[in-house]
Amino acid sequence: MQGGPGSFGGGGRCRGRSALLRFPPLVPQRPLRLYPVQQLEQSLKSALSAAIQHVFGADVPAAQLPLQATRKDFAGQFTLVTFPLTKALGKGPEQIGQALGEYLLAHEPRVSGFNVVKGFLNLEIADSEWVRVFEGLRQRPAGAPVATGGPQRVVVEYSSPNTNKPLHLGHLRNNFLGYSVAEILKATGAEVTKANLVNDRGIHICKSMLAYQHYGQGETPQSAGIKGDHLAGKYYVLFEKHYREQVRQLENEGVAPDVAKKKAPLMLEAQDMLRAWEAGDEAVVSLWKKMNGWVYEGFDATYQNIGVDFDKFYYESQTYLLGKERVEEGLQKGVFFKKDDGSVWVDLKEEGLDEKLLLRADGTSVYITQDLGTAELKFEHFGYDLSVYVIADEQNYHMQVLRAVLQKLGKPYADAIHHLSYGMVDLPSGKMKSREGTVVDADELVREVVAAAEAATLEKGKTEGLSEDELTRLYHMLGLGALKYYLLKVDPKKRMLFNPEESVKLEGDTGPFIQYSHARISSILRKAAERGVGPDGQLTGITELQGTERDLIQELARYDAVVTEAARVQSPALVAQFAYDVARAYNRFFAEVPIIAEADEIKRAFRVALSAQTGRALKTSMGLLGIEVPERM
RNA sequence: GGUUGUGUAGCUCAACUGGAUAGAGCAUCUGACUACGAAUCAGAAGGUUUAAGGUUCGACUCCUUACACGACCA
Repeated sequence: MQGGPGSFGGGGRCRGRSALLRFPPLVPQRPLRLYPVQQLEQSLKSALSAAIQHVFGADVPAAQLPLQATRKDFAGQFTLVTFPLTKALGKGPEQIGQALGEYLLAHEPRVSGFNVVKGFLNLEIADSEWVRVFEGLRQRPAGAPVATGGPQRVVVEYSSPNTNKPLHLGHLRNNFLGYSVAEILKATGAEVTKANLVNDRGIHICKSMLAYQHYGQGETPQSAGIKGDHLAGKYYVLFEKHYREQVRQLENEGVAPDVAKKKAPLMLEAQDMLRAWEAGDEAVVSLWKKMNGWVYEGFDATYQNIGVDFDKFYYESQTYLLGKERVEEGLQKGVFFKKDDGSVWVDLKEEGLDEKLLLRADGTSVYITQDLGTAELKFEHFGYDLSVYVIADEQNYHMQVLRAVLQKLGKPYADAIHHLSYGMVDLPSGKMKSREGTVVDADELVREVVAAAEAATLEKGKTEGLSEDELTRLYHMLGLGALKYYLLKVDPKKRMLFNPEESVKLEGDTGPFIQYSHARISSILRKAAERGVGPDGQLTGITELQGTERDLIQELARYDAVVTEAARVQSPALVAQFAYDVARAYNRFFAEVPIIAEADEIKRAFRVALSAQTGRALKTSMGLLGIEVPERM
């Protein structure tokens, strides 16, 4: 059973393996623009390479030098690990570090000091260099893409709900991930299409329809005062309830359990209905349209409320026929085969997989059938060089099969397919199970986090002067900020625990902490502006930095590397970590040095500029997560 | 049974892909609001990285084997 009531991956299309499905290689098509820190790093490597040449007469290319960020407990900002050089240079690690450090200090003006600890050469970079890095950062136009040489045309498919029940917590992880990954890829300059493949056909929706026919009495979302997706869900639950009663009754009459499940009248009726639907039965199709229409209205409201969007909708009902054509094509090409009962299979044993059913004996399609059609349509429409599928890890196997099947068919877009496989969301009480009523409804959860944000904000009492509308917007921003950050800060591939109490926390490693930092910066900037200090002052007089200023600049400078890596591995968690690190570095800076209270005008202007740049960085990086940041809170 | 993922502080998560004394947050304890927002900051305590082997200058990371939990395939 796929996509049954017990699975909560989120992608309601509920489907599966991804170690083999890799991001296309990052081959720069054109020379990449280097950003200030990268320039600094490169020139340091070159200088080190030259130093090795001069001091030891050995040739070690700059690219091979393992230069890394210095750990916080040591002086310096860049560290060369000298262990790997000992063989080539015939000296001990400390000796090498000492000699190279001395040479650089004498010949490389950017290096202002060094220290050697065992096999580590820590280089201290002149403050003027960091000021230059900062200047480079603030000169960047807002929204300028990070050039990575990665994919140019991308489709990100996410959400992909079943139309028989409303969205739940698992879908939220899916939706936030999909939206965020799409935004991150956009930030690398890719043209990204957000796609939603709606699973609008199949036995699941027939169950809702059937229950509605039996028990609905003409109810509508308007008459019942229930959101359309919840109404469909209500009838799905009713179906399950009555169906189980029938099964139990049959079992009591002595029918074997597995037979009872298949022979229960409601199940037979649902299957009849599915066949009628495929045959185009007018009454069935009309009911189907009506109920799906209700569901879409409900989904739209939820999507809007949680701030995700789509550029393109696909409907399984419109792609499965094309999929069937591809199955036929495979048969003709001889890469698929037909069993005696008429069912169509593909043999993937050579690929390390198994035999896989592509079309049932009665000619009806299975999940993978329509996937073949959808992949082709997406390629026709958008010519992608990367096609991301945000689907829970329970579908790993299916996604591997999909790719392998497309490869068998010789489709040029097969290799561009990438499964962004994410782990399930568990509750403190264990797995979400519909039968036990432990499923966390998305709409209700959002209401709760917003209410929690409101309560917390009222308690702090810092929002006087804001209008009702502004307050409503703020609570929503904060509640969703907490929820999104909570779900996105964890590595997607890991199964995660959702603790409702922690998800609305606003201290520590949380969305509101970062939003607060932004609000605080905004406050500083407002006050600075009142005193005539803008964010764009000249930095020429700055020659020395405070430790917290240097640390902050270093954090800010990581942006390009973070976005590049986050796009490569498709992990918003890296961006979340970045935003948190920046906020923390700023708060430390804020606590230790005066900004507008600084007497020295040059320093004051610099610190205001630093604050402004930090605010921008927070806003952009949180934006990549789909989280807004307030001016006040 | 086969394939596969995960296992790190009491709890939730990191660790730049093989580098230094494994880092954050929560919870616990201590300190800081008459300088700009305390939803903050500073500090303390908390670890045999599931276990045992192996590879090497160096292992949370790579390779065996075992254990635990999850997912998928029959």
